Amino acid sequence: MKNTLKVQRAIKNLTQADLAEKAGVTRQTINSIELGKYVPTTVLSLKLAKVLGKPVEELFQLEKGD
Amino acid sequence: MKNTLKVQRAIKNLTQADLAEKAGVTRQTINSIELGKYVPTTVLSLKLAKVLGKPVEELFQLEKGD
DNA sequence: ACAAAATGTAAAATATACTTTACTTTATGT
DNA sequence: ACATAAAGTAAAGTATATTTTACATTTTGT
Repeated sequence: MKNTLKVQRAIKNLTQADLAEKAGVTRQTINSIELGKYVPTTVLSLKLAKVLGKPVEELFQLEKGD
Repeated sequence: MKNTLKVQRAIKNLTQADLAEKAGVTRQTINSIELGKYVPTTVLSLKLAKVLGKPVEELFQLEKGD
């Protein structure tokens, strides 16, 4: 799964730590998701969508292997 | 987290088994998610959104405790 | 009422999300 | 160049998603 978190953070001028705090998770969790190390739960992606003001589909996109 | 899977299935006239097959998971997984027993990964909610033709936000909604 | 389909439930096993702590590397501002 | 902030990495531990198998209950059609 691809993600656009880095871009969305840049648009809102948020660091990983900022986003983590707003979403209620640790900085490492945001870092790992952003780097594609693992897939967030739907609760977390909904929270990220809320914080970043974009639909889940704009933050995360399925790839061939998914 | 709330979900509208049962309604969306009804709209598309799909059984839990049908939806499971189309999303590439087991029937129990769909059943458990539908009953709120657990939260799907974002990959799965994106797949369900795709199959059901609705955005993730329309299938799943955050609640107070989330 | 009966048969069949659909849904609910459960336990054990496996995979993976997330936290915590802590350290390293890279970017940014002055 | 230097200091500081930001981002990357990693290992151990905990929580939870998902599968498999199997059975019980409920719903639906005739």
